[in-house]
Amino acid sequence: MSAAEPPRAARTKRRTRIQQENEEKILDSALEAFSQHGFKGATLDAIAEGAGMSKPNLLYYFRRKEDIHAALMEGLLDEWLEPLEALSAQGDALREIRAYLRRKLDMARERPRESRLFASEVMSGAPRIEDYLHGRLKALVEAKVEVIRAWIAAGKIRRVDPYHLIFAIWSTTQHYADFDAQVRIVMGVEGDGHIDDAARFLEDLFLKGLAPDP
Amino acid sequence: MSAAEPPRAARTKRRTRIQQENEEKILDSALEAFSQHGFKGATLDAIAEGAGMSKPNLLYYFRRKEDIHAALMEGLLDEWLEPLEALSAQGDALREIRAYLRRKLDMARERPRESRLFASEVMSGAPRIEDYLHGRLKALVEAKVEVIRAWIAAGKIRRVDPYHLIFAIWSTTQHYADFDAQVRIVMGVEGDGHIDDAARFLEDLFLKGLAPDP
DNA sequence: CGGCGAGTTAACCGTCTGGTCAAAGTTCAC
DNA sequence: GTGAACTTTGACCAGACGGTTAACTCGCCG
Repeated sequence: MSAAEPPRAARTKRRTRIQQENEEKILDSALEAFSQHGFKGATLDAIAEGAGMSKPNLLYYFRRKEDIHAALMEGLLDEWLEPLEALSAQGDALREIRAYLRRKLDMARERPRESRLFASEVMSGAPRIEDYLHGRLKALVEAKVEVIRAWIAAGKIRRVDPYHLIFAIWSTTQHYADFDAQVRIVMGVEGDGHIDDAARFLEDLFLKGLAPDP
Repeated sequence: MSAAEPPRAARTKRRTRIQQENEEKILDSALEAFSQHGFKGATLDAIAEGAGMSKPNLLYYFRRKEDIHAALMEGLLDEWLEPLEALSAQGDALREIRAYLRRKLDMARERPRESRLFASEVMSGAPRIEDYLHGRLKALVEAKVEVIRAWIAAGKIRRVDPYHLIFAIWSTTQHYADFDAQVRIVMGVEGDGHIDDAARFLEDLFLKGLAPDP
C-alpha cells in the first residue's frame, strides 16, 4: 500500500542496522557540508552525495534539512559542554585551568568540523541554538564563573574578569579548528604538530598571566 | 542602440555620483549578507533588496556574485593588515603589544561584520583569498615574528612562540566580533561596554603573561 | 532644452533547491 | 519461503537561484 512511516530522527531507540548506518553516513556528510558552507549554503544534494545515497533516500531518514542540522547539534552540544563541566572547584586552580586548555585543544584537534559547525551557527546569529545558549550554556558558564571567583577570593589566581577568561580560553583554543586553513598557510605546516606548540604557548601564557603576584 | 557598458567594479576611477552611491549601498548590503550566511548562503536577491534596488540593477554594477565578494574583500584586506603592520620594532615591546590588542579590539567593535566576513571565508577553506593568505598576510606575519623574536632576544618579553602569540591576539580579539551573539547571551549584555572590560582583561593577561621574569 | 550616455527594469532562461509521491526492491522474523 | 515492515528510487513539483536581454527612463552637459 503506502510507504512505511519514515523514522523520526530521535524517536524511540535505534531500530535496524541499516538505519543506524545510514543516519551515521548522513550526519557525517552533513557535518562536512554545514561546517564548510553554513546552514543556508549547504545543500541536500551535496549531503546526499557525500553520504552515498539519493536525495529522496536521505529524506526518508530526515524529513527536512532542519532536522539534520538539529540532530547534528543535539549530538554536539552535550559534548561541547563537557570540557567546561569538568572544571572542578575542588582542584588546584592553575592545574584545572591548564587541564581545561588541554581538553579544549584536544577537541580542536579531534573535532575541527564540529567546532566550525558551532562557530558558523553562532556567526549567523545563532537562530537555531538560542535556547541552548540562553539555557544550559549560560547556566554552566555562570556556575563556572563562581568557581573562578572563589579561586580569586582564595588568592589562587589574580583578580581577573571570569567571563573574559572563559572567552579567552574558548577563542584561543577553537581558533586552531575554526581558522585551521589560515593557521596552516601562515605557519606553512601540514600535520597537527603545531597544536602541541600551541598547547605549550597557551599554558605558559595563561599560567603566567593568572598566577597570583608573590 | 544597446545598453551602456556596465562599469567594471574597479576600472578607472569612480565616475558618477549615482554609481558611487549605488556601489556603496550594494557593498554594505552584501557585507551584511555574506557575513551572516557565507558566500554560498548569501543570495543576490537578498543583497539587491538590502541595497534597495532590483537584481538586474545590482548586476549592472557587479556582473557576478563573485565580483561583489571580491570587491568587498579587496576593500577589507588592506584594512585587515593595518593593526599588525603598525606593530613597531622600535617601540617598547609590552607597550606595542598592548597597543596592538587595543587596535584589534577597536576593529572588533567598529567592524564586526568585516570580521565575520573574513572568518566565514577562512572557515570555508579560504578558497577565494588563498593568494592573499599565502602572499601578503604570510609575509607580514613573518616580518612581525622576527620583531617578536628580537624582543625575546633582547629580554623584553619571555621566550614564547611568536606565531602562537599572534594567533592568540587575533583569536581573543576577533572573538568579540565573530561570536558576538554568544558573548551577548552568556553575559546578558546589550551595548558594547563589555569590550572595554575585555580590553582590560586581555591587556592584563598578555602583559603579565609575557613580562620577563625578574 | 535636446540629445546622449548613464541608469533602471520587466520579462525571461536554465539550473538548482528543498521536498513529495507512488511504486519497486530488499530484509528479516517467523 | 513468505509476507509485512523496511528501504530505495525515478519522476516530479514549485519556488529560488544566478544571470541575460532588450527596451525603457533619467540625469546632465552643451
